[in-house]
Amino acid sequence: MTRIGEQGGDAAARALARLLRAPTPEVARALLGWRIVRKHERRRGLVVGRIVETEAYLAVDDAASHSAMGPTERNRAMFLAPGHAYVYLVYGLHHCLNVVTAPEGVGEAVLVRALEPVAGLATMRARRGPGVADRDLCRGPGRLCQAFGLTRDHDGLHLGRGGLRLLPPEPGAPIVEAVVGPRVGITKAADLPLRFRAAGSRFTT
DNA sequence: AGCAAGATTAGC
DNA sequence: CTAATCTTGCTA
Repeated sequence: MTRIGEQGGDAAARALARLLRAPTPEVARALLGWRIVRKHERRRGLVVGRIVETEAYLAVDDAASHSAMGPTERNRAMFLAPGHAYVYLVYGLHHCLNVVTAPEGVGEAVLVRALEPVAGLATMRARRGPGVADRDLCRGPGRLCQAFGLTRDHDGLHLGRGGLRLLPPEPGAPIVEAVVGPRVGITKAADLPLRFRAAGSRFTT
């Protein structure tokens, strides 16, 4: 049986490092089809989702980016090396997961906005509450964090190692075509085309 | 020290 | 369309 951490891990971490050398908007687009995997302690099984929607947040000329005012207590993880997770609380209620994309100290990241549930649906349903349709389990940045049990405890973790990982698309998986558009939920720099959705997916927002 | 705004969501 | 909910960071 294949373990997440052992043999597959090296290749996946290398693929992630390679991906993260590209400019952030390109990373945001290329991340479509990658998988978020959370391994739980008590072997309750994996929770897995395919990324179907992302947004890029840049370090220059992007007033909507949390890094726009430089490092602060909240956004410090955004300035870590590429591959780290930046998780923060919005509206005092919901968490959002980002992948740090720029070299240490720069401050760019990709917000994961929606996932297609792949495995661990029962765990997701338990976390999301009764009566939530499968389509809505991870459809939205706050929802996917709830489904995966992500909180600020995960802020600053590296996604190439440990219990929360970013894995490449499965070999042979179809190429995901991206639909590009403006980012949502922001008021500043709202016109930049930095939102990427998997074409045809019904799991996007 | 006080306050406005926020990369959202659920419910009416 | 609006409330919920609370932390951050700016202004005084």
